[in-house]
Amino acid sequence: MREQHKRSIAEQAKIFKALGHPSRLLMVDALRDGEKCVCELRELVGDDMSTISRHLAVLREAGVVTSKKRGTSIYYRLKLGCLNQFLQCTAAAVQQKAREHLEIVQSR
Amino acid sequence: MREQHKRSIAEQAKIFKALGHPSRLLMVDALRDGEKCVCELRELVGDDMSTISRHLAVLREAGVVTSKKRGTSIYYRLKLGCLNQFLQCTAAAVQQKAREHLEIVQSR
DNA sequence: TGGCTTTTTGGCAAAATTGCAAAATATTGA
DNA sequence: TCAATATTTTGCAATTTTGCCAAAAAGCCA
Repeated sequence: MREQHKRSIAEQAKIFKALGHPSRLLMVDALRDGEKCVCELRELVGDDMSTISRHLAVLREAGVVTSKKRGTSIYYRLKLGCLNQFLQCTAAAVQQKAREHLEIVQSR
Repeated sequence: MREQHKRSIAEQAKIFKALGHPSRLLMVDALRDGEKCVCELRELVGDDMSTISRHLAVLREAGVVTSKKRGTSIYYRLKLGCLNQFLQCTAAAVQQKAREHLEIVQSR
């Protein structure tokens, strides 16, 4: 019972882990407003194509995104819909943290 | 402009990264129903105390949890409230994935 | 004060992640 | 069929993360 739960948590951790890299989160964030081809994502991040491809594989395996070939390119889209909402929350949290940090600095 | 956004995303990635470890996510999940002392979290995870302590430091630095000393122990609680809702989503996603995988296996 | 109990740190070795470059795979058109 | 385009896979070296042990802090109280 508890073991089953631990397994589920471990699986969920993979999702978070996949999202826990700047380049990958940047791509995922970009996918919030619709699918994009690998080439667009590559341009967004700016890394080597092979690096982008690897990152996308991580996201795919974690179930965060899905891909579909259309014409000459492969298009990626967000699969984990609820992420959209949570990203608003993390963005707000980061902003809040920045504000707090600013306060500390100013109060010196 | 875009650089500012990239920085924000990188900061948010730290939150995901902190959550992207089975032991850490297990502890965070346990905190959903109220604060717990380090000793309780240690028992839950089962690792060495020093390992637990380090994991908690990661979560603290990412702003996912906060701690407060009371009596002889230190109590941790969830700081990133919206996580509660998102964890429901990831749990559902993992379940769904398991179902899909089962289907594939059965259809052979 | 001195001795507990709880938590954090330092030091390390093993394991995992990252990113680039080169090679391998499709696909598409000419 | 060949060449060109788009993407993935491999091989590797550098870096980071993990987790344990021992030792150091820190706080509490008899």
